[in-house]
Formats: sequence, structure tokens, C-alpha cells
Amino acid sequence: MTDRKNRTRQNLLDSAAVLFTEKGYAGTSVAEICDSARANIASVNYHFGSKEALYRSVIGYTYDQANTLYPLDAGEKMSSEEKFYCFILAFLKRILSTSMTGNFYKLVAKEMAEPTRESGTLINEIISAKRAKIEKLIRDIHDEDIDEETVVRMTHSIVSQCLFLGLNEKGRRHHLKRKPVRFEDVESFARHITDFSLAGIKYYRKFTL
Amino acid sequence: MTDRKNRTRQNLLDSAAVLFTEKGYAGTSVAEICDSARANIASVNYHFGSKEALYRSVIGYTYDQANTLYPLDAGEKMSSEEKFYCFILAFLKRILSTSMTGNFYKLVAKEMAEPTRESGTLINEIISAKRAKIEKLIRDIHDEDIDEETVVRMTHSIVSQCLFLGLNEKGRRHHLKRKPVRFEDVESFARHITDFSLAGIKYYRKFTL
DNA sequence: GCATATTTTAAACAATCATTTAAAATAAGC
DNA sequence: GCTTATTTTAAATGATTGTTTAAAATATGC
Repeated sequence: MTDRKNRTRQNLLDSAAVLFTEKGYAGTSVAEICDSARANIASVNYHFGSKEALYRSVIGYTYDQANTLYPLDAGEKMSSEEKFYCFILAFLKRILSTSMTGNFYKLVAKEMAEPTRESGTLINEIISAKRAKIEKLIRDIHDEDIDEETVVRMTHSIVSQCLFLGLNEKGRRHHLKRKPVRFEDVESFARHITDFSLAGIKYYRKFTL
Repeated sequence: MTDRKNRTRQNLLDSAAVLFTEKGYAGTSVAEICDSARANIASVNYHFGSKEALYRSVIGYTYDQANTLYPLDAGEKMSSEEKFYCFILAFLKRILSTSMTGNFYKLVAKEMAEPTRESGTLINEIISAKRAKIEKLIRDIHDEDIDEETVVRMTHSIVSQCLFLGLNEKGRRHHLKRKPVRFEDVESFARHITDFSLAGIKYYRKFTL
């Protein structure tokens, strides 16, 4: 049966997700992944074809996990400001999650700082989609006509506050003065980003009125 | 004379700064650096001792350039809000600079996403210093007593908006939908971050009054 | 239970990496 | 101008990289 095959395949996926997140694509060797997954050195090429293909699979795998675990689309009955908070909360949950889900946005942060050859486009597609969602939320809150440029800049301000949390890396934790944001803080931190950003969004409303 | 020595040393420094910024530490080979600097393959070890020592030299070199070119401490005669704007402006100039100066904060962004073994502490020292400056600016603007936790979070919101601009990497520019922030936009973008953040800072003032 | 297909294994592969070596080239001191 | 010190060069080193190979082990179909 294919149970045996699937098990090692899954082990490779899990080990690779952790290692790539911790040490990056270039910093992680195939041998290391196979050791961690208790699989043979040749198994990566047998199951995925190459290290790069494994990496792409990890991206897709962690992304799917994030989507199913923390969906970003809130209910319809909410006010636009409540929708905004729910989006930020779900987004932060994804980023700060310590499980497989959290690995994805840490990989995104890595890709943004140092893109690998082929996955750059995929990451950009995903981030573009997130930006579009935020732009829509901003326009809903603003309620007035607002120029494209201003929306793009406000979106930058919001996206950066969230994704920046994905940079707090294990390797840096040791000599980090400030204590990192933990998953337990996710609600209150989402509250902060929401309030801080809503004040900024509303600031621009003065000029269009 | 040592003129010949200094020239190749400087060429190595310049080439390494560009290559490390573009492709990261692990992604750049010593051979590549020497080719770009038109120097022999052994010159890196002769002049710096090792690839890692060269990397540390690049960090220090670009950091010094940033400090002398765009000092962060504004004049004393300004209001606290003007000081805040001047800080953000100088900070953005450093990050968006296309010369050697700009390379430093792009390296910082890389280090935050994927720290290398030894330079992590240095980078953390530098970023901690920037955070401290921003915390002081926030307290000056706020003018009232404000709890440590809130200041830390507001500082995160501000730092992230700035440093996130260092992530817009050359390698990713090709398939980037949104047009990157250019150095020509630095004043108006600094204006945006200032206004957006001041609104957020003032929002919290409501509760302490 | 035997023949076939699938998965795992150990070994070897060629390429690349940072670094070292020792000789050659150039500069400096006097 | 000759000796000494410094810098550059080309070649080799040993370690590590991702990938391939072919045999061994295991599962599957009937």
C-alpha cells in the first residue's frame, strides 16, 4: 500500500517546513531534512524530484494549513470596523501560530527579504491578494472617495505592522532585549494594530470631507 | 606603498556590499565577490581573514556611511512633532538610498528575517537603539504618563512601517505588481508615515487624559 | 505463493564551496 | 640597486552540497 510512502512523504514535509522556517532555504541541507524525518538521503528526490520542488511543496502545504485553520473572510453582518479587526486578528493568528500554520508567513517574510528563484511569484500573488483585501476594508471604513495612492500607502502601513511580526525569528530570540510577541498576546496585539491604524485611516478622512 | 592594498580592499568591500545586499550572505560566494572586485580568489582571506569577517566589515562600513550621510538626531529647536517627522525622514532616506548607505538597512532586513551566526547581536544593538529613540519621541509627543507596554507597541507600529521598505528587493522587483517606493518619494512617504502614526499616537492620549 | 511494482537503502557522483599553500610579482627601506 | 617586506597569483585542499545509481527490501495483484 501507499501508506508507507505517504508517511515518509509527510515526515519530509513536516521536517522541511520547520527547518526551512528556522534556517532558510539555502541554510538547510537535504541531508539535514532527511535526518530529521528519519528518511534516506535519496528520499527527497524520489518523493519530490528536487530540493526546490520540496520547498515549493512546503510553501503550498503551509499555506493551505493557514487558510483552513484561520480563514480571513469574516461574517457579513459586521460593521466595517469590526470586519477590519477580525481580519487583523486572523492575520496575526496565522503569523504568530506556533504550529505548521505559522511557518508559512515566516517563510513569506524570508522570501520578501531574500527571494528564492521560483517561489517569488507565488509569494507575490498571495501578498497581493492580502493587500487587495485590506484596500477594500479601508475603502469601506473611509466611506468617501479616496485616491488610489493614499489607499496604497495606508495598506503598506497596515501590512507592515502585521508581517513584521513574522521576522521575530528563533535564531534571534537568544539575544533579543525586547520580549517577542507571543500567541497568547494575539487578541490584544490585534486590538492595538486595529486602533492604531483606524486612527490613521480616519485622519485622512478629514481632508476628503 | 599600501595604496595598492587599500584599493583592492576597498573594491572587495564595495562589491561585497552590493552582492550581499542583493543575494544574501549564503547566496554570495567568495569567488563571485572577487570576480566583481577584479581581485584574486585568495584576496578575501588575505585582506579580511574569512568570508564571515568580510561580512562583518561590510556591516560596519555601510553602517558608518549611513550615520555620516543621514544623521538621525534633529535640531533642538523643533517641536516634538517636527522632530518626529525629521527622524522618520532621515530613517527613510537611509533605507531607500540607492548608494552604499541604503545597503545597510537592506542587510538589516535580511538579518531580521534570517540572522547569520555572529552579526545578529550587532544588528540587534543597532535596532534597539533606534527603538529607544522612537520611544523617547513618542513620550515627548504624548506628554502624559503612558505605560511601557503601549509605548513598545506603538514603537513596533512605527519601526515596522519604516524597515518594511527595506524588504523591497531587487530580485523581486521583476514580478512586482505594485510599484516600489523610490527615493524621490521619500519626503511624501515620510509625511504619510508621520501623519498616520501621529494619529495613532494621539488616539491613545484620549485614555490617559 | 509467486511475479510484478513500489519504496527504501547505501554508495558514489560531479559540482561547488571557503580556505590554504607556496611561488611569483611588486613595493619599500636604505 | 640590492635586500627585505608586502601583495597578488594560480593551483590544490578537504569538506559539503544536491543528485543519481543500482541493488535490496517491501508491498501489491492475482
